[in-house]
Amino acid sequence: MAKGLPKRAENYSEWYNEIVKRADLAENSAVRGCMVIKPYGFAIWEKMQRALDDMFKATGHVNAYFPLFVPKSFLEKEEQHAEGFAKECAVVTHYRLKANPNGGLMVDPRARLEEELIIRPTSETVIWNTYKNWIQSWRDLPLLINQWCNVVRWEMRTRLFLRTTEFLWQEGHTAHATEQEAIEETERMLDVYATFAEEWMGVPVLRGLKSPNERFAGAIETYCIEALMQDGKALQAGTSHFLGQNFAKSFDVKFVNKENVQEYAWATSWGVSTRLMGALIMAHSDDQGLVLPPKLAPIQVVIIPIYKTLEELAVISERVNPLFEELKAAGISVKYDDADNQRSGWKFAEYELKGVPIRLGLGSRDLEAGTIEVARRDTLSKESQPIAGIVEHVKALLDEIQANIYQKALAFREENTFLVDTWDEFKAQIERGGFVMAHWDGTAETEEKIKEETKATIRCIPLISTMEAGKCIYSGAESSKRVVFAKAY
RNA sequence: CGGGACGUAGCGCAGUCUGGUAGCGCGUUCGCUUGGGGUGCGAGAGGUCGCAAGUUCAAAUCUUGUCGUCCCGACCA
Repeated sequence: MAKGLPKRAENYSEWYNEIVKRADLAENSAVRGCMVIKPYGFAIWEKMQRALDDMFKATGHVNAYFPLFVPKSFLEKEEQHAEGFAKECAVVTHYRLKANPNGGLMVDPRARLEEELIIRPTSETVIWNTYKNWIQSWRDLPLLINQWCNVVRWEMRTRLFLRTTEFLWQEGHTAHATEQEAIEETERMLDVYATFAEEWMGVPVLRGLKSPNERFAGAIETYCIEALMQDGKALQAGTSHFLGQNFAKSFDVKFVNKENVQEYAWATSWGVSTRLMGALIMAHSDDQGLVLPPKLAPIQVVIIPIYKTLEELAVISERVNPLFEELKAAGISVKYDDADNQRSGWKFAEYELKGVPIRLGLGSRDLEAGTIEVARRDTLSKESQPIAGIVEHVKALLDEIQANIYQKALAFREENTFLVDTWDEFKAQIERGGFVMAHWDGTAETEEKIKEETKATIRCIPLISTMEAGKCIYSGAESSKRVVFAKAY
């Protein structure tokens, strides 16, 4: 039992913060709005990175790296983009400090930059300024590049992993010869994200389009994946943008096509961030702490000896060591915690808090009986298993846990998705939480009003949905399909 | 930038209204105990009560100022 962990149902955000802290994932830094990702949390992020990166490579992308600083003049070039990001930029205005007469340091007023540098909130502008030199001919296309980096957005209110001033992410930026090809790329990468969320994180997601209001600044169309958290709020887990020729025009990126005609390149960009860590935590965890899907767990199996004396421990270790090697050889990430500084009960609670999918307990009783205790984190159940064949059992169990976590989250989402047709019902359901599928007249005004009155936003216009005539929940105007409303993080 | 709270031991807090010996829980140290779910008992260490000024015989407590932190809203992946 985790001591002193707040109950999920009682205070969701406190519960979330405590899990992040107690599972040793991250903490607030003394630096405003920034986060320190601790080694255990970072190990999870690294696993995510690796899996995503493999998926990017498999779809033909390569990695590169572009500068942290964006000259203000770059940011200005695409008007919508500039307007969207202007309010949340960190700006470098000077390049030198000097000794302050009253002690300490001060900004040297003589070292003012001629042109201010923005710390990238996203890299479309720097990258398209570079692409200008890289793209001349149709032979240079498509250009399929990704970068892993940090970005800064000066948010008013921050929350560990979900919204921090600086965050880690990947941003893919591609250039194509045709509109069709760029749209295909946008959709392909949304698919990669959805597959990753569902198959690796065990988080079911809705694939959809953003309404114009929620669109990325500078995009023609924003595709997104939306996940439902256990408190009934939605989380945007990833976005893929079709940028049309907006950036190519702003940065004058033209190529000569096969017909020997100059054309602007077509663009996409797509990204996921450390916010996925937040999604992972919120989607599965319970009152005992973090629950990790086996595919992303830094430790998949922990072995805990149960003993009285050190002599007894030595005997147990003798049995555990070959088992440990066997598990490792089977490609399982395993830890044997034989440290004598904590009691076994304490260790049980500790690894539960950290979300380790499987715990194996081995004591003298087991040695005699030839058994081992197998406890699974997702169901909190435990059973005694014959130690012979335990490696195969563990392998199968890891797969089962991975599947079960996903199924559980999927069932939760289904139970919390509602079709609603009247305004009163809508308001009441939004208050209770969940995805609310309702008709919308397609106007920004209505969307705004709904947001003002209920705090709900259109999370997405689902890609897969049946056409269905209906009346807008708010204005009563005609609508041809339902969209997904929810309160969001 | 608007609204609201809070600064007391490493951490979490009570005490403040009604001024009078500085408290509790967790952690930590030591001893014994226990060992298949954060063992139990005992003993110890640890604080100029955010800072400054004022009122008073006496201030954690009242007054004024100041610094800092957190929460709610506007902004957002």
